[in-house]
Amino acid sequence: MVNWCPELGTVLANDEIKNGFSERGGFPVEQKKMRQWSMRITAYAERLIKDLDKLDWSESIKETQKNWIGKSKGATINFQIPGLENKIEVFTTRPETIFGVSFIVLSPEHKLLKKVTTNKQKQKIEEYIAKASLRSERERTSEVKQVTGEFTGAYAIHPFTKKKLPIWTADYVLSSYGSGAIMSVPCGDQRDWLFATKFKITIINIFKDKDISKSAYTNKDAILNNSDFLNGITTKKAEQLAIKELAKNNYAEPKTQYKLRDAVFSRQRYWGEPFPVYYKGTLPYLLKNDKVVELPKIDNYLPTNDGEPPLARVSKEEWKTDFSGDRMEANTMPGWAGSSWYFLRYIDPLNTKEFVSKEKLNYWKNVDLYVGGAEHATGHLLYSRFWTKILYDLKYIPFEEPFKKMINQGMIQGNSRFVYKLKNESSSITKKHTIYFSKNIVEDINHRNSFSINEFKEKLINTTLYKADAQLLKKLHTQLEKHVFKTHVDINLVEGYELDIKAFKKSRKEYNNAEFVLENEKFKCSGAVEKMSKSYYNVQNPDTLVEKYGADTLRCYEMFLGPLEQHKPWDTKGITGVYSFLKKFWKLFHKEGKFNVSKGSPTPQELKTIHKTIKKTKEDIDRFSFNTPVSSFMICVNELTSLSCNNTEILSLLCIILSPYAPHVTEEMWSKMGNKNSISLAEFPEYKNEYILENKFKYPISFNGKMKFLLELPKTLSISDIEKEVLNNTKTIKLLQGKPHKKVIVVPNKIVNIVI
RNA sequence: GCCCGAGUGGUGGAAUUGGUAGACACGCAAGACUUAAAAUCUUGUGACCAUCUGGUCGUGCGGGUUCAAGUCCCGCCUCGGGUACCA
Repeated sequence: MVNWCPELGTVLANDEIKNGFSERGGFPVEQKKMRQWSMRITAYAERLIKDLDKLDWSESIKETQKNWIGKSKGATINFQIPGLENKIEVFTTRPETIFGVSFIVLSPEHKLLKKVTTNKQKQKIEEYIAKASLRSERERTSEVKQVTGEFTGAYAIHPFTKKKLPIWTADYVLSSYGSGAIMSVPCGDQRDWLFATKFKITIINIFKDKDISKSAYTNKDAILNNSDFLNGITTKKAEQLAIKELAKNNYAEPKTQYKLRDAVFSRQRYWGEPFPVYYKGTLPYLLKNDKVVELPKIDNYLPTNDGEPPLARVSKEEWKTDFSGDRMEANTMPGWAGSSWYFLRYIDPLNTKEFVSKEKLNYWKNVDLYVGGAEHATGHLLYSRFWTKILYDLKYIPFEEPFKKMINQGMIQGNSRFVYKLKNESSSITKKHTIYFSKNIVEDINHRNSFSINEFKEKLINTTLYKADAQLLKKLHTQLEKHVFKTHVDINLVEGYELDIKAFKKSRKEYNNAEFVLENEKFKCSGAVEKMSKSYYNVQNPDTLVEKYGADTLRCYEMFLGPLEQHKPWDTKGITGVYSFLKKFWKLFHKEGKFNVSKGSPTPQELKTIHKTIKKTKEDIDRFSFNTPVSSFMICVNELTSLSCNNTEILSLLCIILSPYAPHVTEEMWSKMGNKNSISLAEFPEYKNEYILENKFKYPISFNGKMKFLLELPKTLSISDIEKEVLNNTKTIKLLQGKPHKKVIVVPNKIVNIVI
């Protein structure tokens, strides 16, 4: 079974589907039987979880991967069916609840379902199977609360009590997980509880002193009851005991189960790496030579009339590859075939002998820092780890993980605008004209009902709706929200929240006859912060900003906005601040518009300013805090401006540390100061502590933890001397008002706290 | 439901190991220059009280630990993201 998307004409991997729709395009996805290549990522499930501990990645991505792999420990237990050789195998994480089992459920796709069903129940079961197969993934996930199922008429035998357990089928049991069958313990599992309650199946309470009349008791801290040899034991201890006892009679064995499925590796597309595989009859063979298989030319990039992939259009002769079979594999590989290991090839892209040379591999090794989006957590970032492990196991590479450290940059969000559009009511007026309502008109009517129908009519005076029939008007007045829908409007047509009606009408043909219900002669839109996307019409084009302020300003501003990892809406309010900072920077190099710098030795003040900034910038960049250096640059330029500094030595250092943020203007100043090489080749300067160090420190003097005043003292002073100085200070005496102090805490070069 | 992350002035944010909360900007206000505007420069700007010196409160809410809490601990609330019939 694969996820088939008819609209895209291809199979999709699990991570490419969101809520039953394709992630790209949002088309419906259905289940289909198809012969496909797939990768046995499930064989690596354990290692993929275990090795997460070695990685310096965000907890949330690690968690997402862990959940996606979905490891659970438990046991498989076999239930016998009288009169049949087959046993029903179930997987459970709670074998200790074996005495609470009151029924067995098979998934509608289970291979034994039809076999066990009695003649009497046959028709009902077949109807249920048909109904379940028609339910799309979408329906199954959106109707979680709905309990459905059917009794097969058959019974299984409880391994210990030998009691008869009715066998049911229900689609809350998934065929693709575990063995596709469960033992139902209604007292300990909420879904089983709901099912048993709905179909009036016995609920056995095996938990001592726990109430299960309203819902199942799902915590694993109870003491067992009604459980034969497990009575009086806590659930945790009982687990192993139950497995042991079951195993004695070959009824059970311990088992670890994963949610992760094998990854489908075929795509019915043209653009993708072709497989080095050909067929003789129905049997596939691997191409023996190591030659690269090239995509053949094709007349049309569409599937064949029989629904075969595009490559099936190509005849044997049209392939550049020599192969001795009947036909080449027509599927191509998915995107992650390349994205899983490209970083290895990037090390050595021109190598024609091997995919990467050993020497280069040993030098570069795996990626030190990966900056990327968290949205790839269960796709690319998992596949890439899997792929790296395969290459490691095959001894092609000396490391098991592709990316040592990862930072997830935040998304820049868009500020969307919406208009309220009247649905096509069955009225001659609304069919001819599209009518839009200003935001507060809709909200006032629906939430506050602040104006009467006559006032409402007043608001319509400039629209064709004014002449509408009384019934329609009444409908709109009482429940406007039901008759309008919110739709995105291009942010370029909106100033703040006010719609530019003229521009809006012009923007599209179908808007030409649009009419607007205004408030205070203006049309207001509503807004929301969401993902920046073309389909939301909230995309900001940086070109106009670059034109107005320059690329350096934009670059600095993007950094200045806030921490790298944080999501935030795009807002250009503060960009002028960064712009004037760069202008001030430029002014340091110029006098009355002419380039003017001085040579000679810098003053101690100037040296202190620049070395302080180098230190701060270096430390901030080292901890990936890219926003805070911009403030330091601003402080530095402000200080150098007030020092009237135009010293080449100082300004050269400033240029280098600023160049990653403002590469253009710094490169220009750098070359004007006479440097032949690009500033991008200059070495990041070392700061010198001797220029920064002070011999005095301004101590904050606090009373009971509250800062009252500052006192400058030499750094060489001992703790007891500091205490003496502080206590003898007139301000201290004044604040103490003769009261005794309990304690004085002195933290050298940090703080003094007097406890009263 | 479960898992992860975040809540600091009017706004974006800073505070790195528990040690001066609000750096640096935006915005706003006043002033200088200008016929005027833009640009630029100067000053002020967390809230409340006070004529000044100053005082009280203040990092989502309620507790706690500590000489000292935005930072640590316990319990909540709100928002954002991920995930979901996984037995």
